[in-house]
Amino acid sequence: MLTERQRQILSVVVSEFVNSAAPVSSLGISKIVELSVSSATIRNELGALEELGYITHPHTSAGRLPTDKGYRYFVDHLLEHEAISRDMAIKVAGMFRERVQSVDELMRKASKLLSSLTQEASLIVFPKLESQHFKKVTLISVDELHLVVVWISTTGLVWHGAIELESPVDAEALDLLVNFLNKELAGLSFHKIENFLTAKLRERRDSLAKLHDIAMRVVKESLKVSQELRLFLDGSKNVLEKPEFEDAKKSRRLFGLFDSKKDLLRIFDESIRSEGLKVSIGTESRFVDISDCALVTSTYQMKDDSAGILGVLGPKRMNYSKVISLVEYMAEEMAEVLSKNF
Amino acid sequence: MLTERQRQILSVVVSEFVNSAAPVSSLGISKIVELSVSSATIRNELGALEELGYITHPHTSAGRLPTDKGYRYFVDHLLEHEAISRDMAIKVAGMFRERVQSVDELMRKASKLLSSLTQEASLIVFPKLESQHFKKVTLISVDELHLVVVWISTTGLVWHGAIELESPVDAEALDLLVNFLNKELAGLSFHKIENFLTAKLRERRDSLAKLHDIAMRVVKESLKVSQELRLFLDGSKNVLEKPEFEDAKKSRRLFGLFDSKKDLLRIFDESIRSEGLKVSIGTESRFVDISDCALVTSTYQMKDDSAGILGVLGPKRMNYSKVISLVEYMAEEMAEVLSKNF
DNA sequence: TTTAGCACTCTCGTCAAGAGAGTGCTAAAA
DNA sequence: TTTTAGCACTCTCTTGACGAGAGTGCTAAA
Repeated sequence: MLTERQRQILSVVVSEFVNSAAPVSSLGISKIVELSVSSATIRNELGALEELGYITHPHTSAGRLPTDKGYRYFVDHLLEHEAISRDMAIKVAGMFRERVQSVDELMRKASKLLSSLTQEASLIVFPKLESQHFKKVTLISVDELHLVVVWISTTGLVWHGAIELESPVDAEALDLLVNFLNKELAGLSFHKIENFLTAKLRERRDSLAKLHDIAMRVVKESLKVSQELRLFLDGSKNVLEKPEFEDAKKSRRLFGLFDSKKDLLRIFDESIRSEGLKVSIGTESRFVDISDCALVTSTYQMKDDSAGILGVLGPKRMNYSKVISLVEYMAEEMAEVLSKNF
Repeated sequence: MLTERQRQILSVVVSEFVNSAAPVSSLGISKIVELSVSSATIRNELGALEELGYITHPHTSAGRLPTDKGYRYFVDHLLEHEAISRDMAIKVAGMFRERVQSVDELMRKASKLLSSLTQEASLIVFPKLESQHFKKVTLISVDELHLVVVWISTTGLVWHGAIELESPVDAEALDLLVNFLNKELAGLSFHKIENFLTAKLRERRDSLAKLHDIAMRVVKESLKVSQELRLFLDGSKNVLEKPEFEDAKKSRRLFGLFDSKKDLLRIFDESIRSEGLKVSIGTESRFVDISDCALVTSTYQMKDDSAGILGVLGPKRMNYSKVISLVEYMAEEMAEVLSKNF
């Protein structure tokens, strides 16, 4: 559809605007692009590109800047798919080699690095609990009436909850319960556990019966906990410092989003449907809060085929090439480290 | 020092400014205050108060607003120390009665409630690990080479870390280690554990010797984890939406603070030195980032005498009476719930 | 000691003017 | 047919001027 020259010009408009945050003029383009044509010719082409909806005008006598459609064309057709820079790759790989205490810590660090390398906001979402599989449960008796329940998934995620008992339960009975749970639940997906256990306990009429209530509470209560913790956000400051968010209204809307993990989770959850890399620009997302932003995400697969999401949120005016290569690389590394170490 | 009338006027200046965010004029004061004096008289008094440093002028022909010193006087001498409103007390008490899975969850909820009731930012800081005391440790073997370590303090805080082993260790040896740790560390303060264990292990030349390395790693590595997690922040959005932070510069400085848990922690850690309630206004704090803010904090005591901090951060223009009574009440309730349930 | 009166100061919004940037169109050149 | 030079036109941004409005500070009288 676009001529080669139009593509070149669109490319310059996008990359110049990404750098300068200011609309780019025909004269400016004619100086940069290696076409030896005058600014008047460029102006004609710009007019055509605008007609086609790829670029726009803030006002009559201003330069051009890309529309969402323009950014989309740029990302889909004009971006040379560069490999990640050597420098960034080293930093990422180095970070993943460091020893960590838990998946939580790993993700926190990864998220920090991702935002500092891109200078945008970064976000890492845990795989959903429902798609994880049971590996082991441990009951720790703290005192007569208090139990701590520790859950471990096959992918190595660990979390804990607590149960308050109505009356003391002896250690043997707890052992019995733990063994029973570990045997029966092995490999089960977490979202099936509750129903499965209800059915299983109904069958038994032996010594386990009196533990029925406790077993159910262990599952019902302590499994719910970690849902809210599923998300690490870092570098939101980076984004709010960009010139497009100098406007108080825009910055507040975005800030409200950063303040609400629930909303963030909803936005990022969209990305889990498609495997692999996804770029969402402006109003392409159905969430109005990020209509001034672009979102580059990738799923990272765990060895049990559940998947989490990691990605970058910034203004549409972002360095797509750099961000995409980094997000892709990080998702790969993350998947590898998780399947190796946990 | 101040005459009764001056105190009345200062009080009106503070409370009017808190409500309206606009400098208050002599005419306005004369309408509100029950003194039947003219605005000219008020003006004379305002002049005197300004001379004394309690209020100031944005420019010659503007109304007055309180200085830090003025707020301080207001908080120390003019505030009627009201009890918490019945409505708020019910909400707080209700929240603390709900069943929770962990101290984490409790604090997250408390923090949410605190910010929503005050419409400021709220912050809850965990008691320092160093001031907590050892209750129990559990080692969970995930697979041949991976251990999950669960720590529980006497106040019921729970956290976990993970250790990767160089070579497999049999279950009996681990049992031995766990029993040893639980016996030897009982009641010890966490910051003494590492040195204590080093000394203790040196004495022993028996079967435990070969577990020396693992024991030390358990303590050294997995104890470090939770330091970063010690803080719950909520409602930062509330503060950034106040008119004083409409200015992009100010809002960014504050936003940077909210984005950095490390800095927040440093600021709040100041408050732990003094037991009980503390109000810090503007430049009274040595942290420039909050020189436009006021901080109302209280320590909450745990049953082992360690203490955490909870508090509210907002513009100096805040409803001190309401915030103070709420923070006090919440600290009491928090201490009570923690000592009862965990 | 209080008050009325008034000059004075500062902000804020509006308006006009001029500079600057960049476009869009036209007509000529290639 | 495509490209280009030239130029009028449009819009923003800054500056300065101006008046209205708000509120003070001072003075002199009550």
